[in-house]
Amino acid sequence: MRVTIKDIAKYCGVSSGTVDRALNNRPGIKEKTKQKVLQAAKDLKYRPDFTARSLVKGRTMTLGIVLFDLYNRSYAQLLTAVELKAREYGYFLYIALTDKDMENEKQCIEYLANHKVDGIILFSVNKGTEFEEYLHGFSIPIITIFNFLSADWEYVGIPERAAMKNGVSHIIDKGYKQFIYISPPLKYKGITNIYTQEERLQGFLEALASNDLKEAEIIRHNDYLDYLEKINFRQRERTAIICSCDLYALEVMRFLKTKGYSIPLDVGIMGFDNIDVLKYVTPALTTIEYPVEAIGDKAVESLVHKIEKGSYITKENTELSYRFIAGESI
Amino acid sequence: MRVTIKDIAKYCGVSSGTVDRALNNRPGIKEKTKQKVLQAAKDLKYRPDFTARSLVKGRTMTLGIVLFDLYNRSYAQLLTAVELKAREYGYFLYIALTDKDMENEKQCIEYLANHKVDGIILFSVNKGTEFEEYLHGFSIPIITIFNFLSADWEYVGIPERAAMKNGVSHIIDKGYKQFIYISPPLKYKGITNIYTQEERLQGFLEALASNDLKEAEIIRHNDYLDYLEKINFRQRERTAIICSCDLYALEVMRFLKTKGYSIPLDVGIMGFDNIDVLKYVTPALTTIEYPVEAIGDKAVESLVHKIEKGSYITKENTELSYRFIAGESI
DNA sequence: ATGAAAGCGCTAACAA
DNA sequence: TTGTTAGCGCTTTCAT
Repeated sequence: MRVTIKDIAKYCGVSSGTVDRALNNRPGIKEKTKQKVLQAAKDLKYRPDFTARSLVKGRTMTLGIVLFDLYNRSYAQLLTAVELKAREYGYFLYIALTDKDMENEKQCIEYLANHKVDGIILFSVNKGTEFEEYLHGFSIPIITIFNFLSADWEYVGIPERAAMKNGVSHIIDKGYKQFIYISPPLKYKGITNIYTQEERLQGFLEALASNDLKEAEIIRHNDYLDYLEKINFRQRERTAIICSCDLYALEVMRFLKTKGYSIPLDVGIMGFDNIDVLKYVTPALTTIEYPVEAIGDKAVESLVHKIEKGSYITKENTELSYRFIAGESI
Repeated sequence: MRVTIKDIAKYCGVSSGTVDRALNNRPGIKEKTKQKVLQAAKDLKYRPDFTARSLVKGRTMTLGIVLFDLYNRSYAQLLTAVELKAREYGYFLYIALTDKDMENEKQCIEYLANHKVDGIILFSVNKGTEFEEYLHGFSIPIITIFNFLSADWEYVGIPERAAMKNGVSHIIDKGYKQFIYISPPLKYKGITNIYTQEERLQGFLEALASNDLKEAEIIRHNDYLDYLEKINFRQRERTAIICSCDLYALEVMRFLKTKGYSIPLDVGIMGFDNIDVLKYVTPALTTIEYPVEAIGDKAVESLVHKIEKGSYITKENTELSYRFIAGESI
C-alpha cells in the first residue's frame, strides 16, 4: 500500500491539514512541526499522488502534443524541444501520434481532454468549421503549430510562403529556366489540413510570377520518380527541381544519381527543412532552414502563459525567421 | 463547468449509480433506462474525467517512456512504435527525456510515478544497486530496454555483442588487417549505464580474438576525428574503422572524404544501427540492422501483460534478431 | 432494477 | 497554530 498523507498524520500525531501545510509549505504552521512532518514524509518514503491533487485542483500539470508521426527528423527535434521546455515549466508531456488519420486525430484529442491535460499543442490534419466547433467543445487551451487552422486559434510557425518564395528567387537568379515542383499528394485538398504544403507551393508560384516565368510542372502524387524518369534532363534547358521538403529532395537526388545525372550540372535540386542529416549527403543539398526548436519553445511558452495567466503570448512575439542555405545541389 | 455524472443523473431523474451502470455498460440496469441515460450523455456532451476514475480505480491507463533524447533516428522510430502499440492497448504515453543526465533521469521516473503511470519503459543511464533500490521503491512495473540493468528487471533488446561480433567477422573475412574502433566517451565507465556500448565493444574484441588478431586501436573520446587526422591510411595495411553507431560512422566518412580518401579503397568503415537515412548516403554504409520497432512493440506488450495479468511475458519470447547489411563502405 | 452512501488521496475553507 | 470537514468526479458496495 502506498503511503498517504493520512499515514504521515497518524505517524506524527497531527492532522492531515497540518501535513498538507508542511508538505506544500503553506503558512500557518510552526517550524518545528513542519520539520517533524517533513522528516516523517522522508522516513515513510511518502510520494504525493498527483491524481488526487489534480482532482481537487482541477489542473494536472500535463500538456499534450498531437503530431502526425516522427518520420521527418524535424518533428523529432520539435518534440525534443517541447518536452524540455514543458518540464522546465513543471509540466509533463503526453504524446499522441495520428499518422495523418483524421478520425484518429480527433480521438487523440478527445483522450487528451479526458485525461484532463491543461493544454494541447496541435499539428492538425483536420480542418474546417466543423472541426473547430469540435475543438471549441473541449474548452481547453490549444495552440496550433505548422498547420494553420483559423484566426480563432493561436498559431506558431514560420512564414512558409515567404520562405519558399525567397528560396526559389535565389534559384531563378542562378539562371534556371525550367521548374518542376514536387509536393506530397494533394488529393485530399479541401478535406485535410495541408496548410504548410499549400503555402510552400504558393510561395513557389509567387516567385515564378514575380519573375515573369510561367513554365512550371507541378507534381502532386507519389509516383514522382516515375514522372522524372521520362525526362531527359540533358536535352532540356537548365531545370530546377524544387521539393517541398528535404525528404523528397533526397529521394529525387538519389534517384537521379542512379540514372547517371550529375547534380547540379544536369539538373538542380532544392529542398526545404534543413534536416540534420543533410550534412552527410553529397552534393550538399540547397534548402531552407527554420528554427524548429524555437517553434517548440514558443508553443510551450505561449500555451503555459495561457494556462497560468489566461492569455496567450501574442503573435507579434512569436514570429520566426527562416534562412536560405546555399548548398551545391543547384 | 464540465458536465459530470451527477448532471446526467439529475437530467434523467435517476441516481449516479444508474448513470455509471449505463455508461460503463455494467449489468443490473433496464435497457430502457440505459438508452435514456446514454442519450442524455450525448445531449449534454458528457465526457468522463479520467482523473477521477483513476483515483478510485488506482489505474491511470498511462505508460511512461524514459529516453535520452531523440537525436538518434532509432529512438524516434522506437518511440513511434511504442506510442502506437500503447494506444492500441488503450494506454496513453508520457514521454520524458533525460539528456543522459543521471539526476534528471531519477527525477523523471519520480514524476512519472507521482503521476501514477501504470508502467514505465526505461532506457536508463543510471545503474547499480543503489539505483535499483531506488526503482524498487516505486513498486511500479518497469521494463528496461537497450541498456540492461540486472536480472531483476525485465529486459528487451538485441544480442548486441553477438551482432557486433558477427559484423566484424565479416570484415575480417574481407582481409582487413588493422582495426580502429570508435565508441562514445567511456569516461563515465563504472558510473553510468553504457551497457549497449560496452557490449558492442566486447563483440568487436571477441571477433578479433577468435581470429587471432590483436592489433586494434580503441578510441573512446570525442576527438576521434583529430586522432584519425594524424593517420595516413594509404601507408598502412588495409584498415577498417568500426564505429559503435551509424552517427559516428557518418561523421568519420564525411571527414575522410574531405581528406581525399577513397572509401573503401583507402580505408573501410562500418557502422551499427542502420538508421533510415543511410539510403541517401554514398557509398552505402556497411552496418548492422536490428528491429527497433519490434523492440518497442515487445516492450509495450510485455509491460501491459505485467500490468493486467501480473506477470511479464518471459524473455524467451522477446529475443530479437539482427542482420548484417553489406554496404559499399568496407 | 435502482438508490444511497462511502471513499479513492488530496486541498481548502472554516472552526477552534 | 492546528484540527475538522466538505468536497473534486467517479466507482462500488450495500440496501431497498
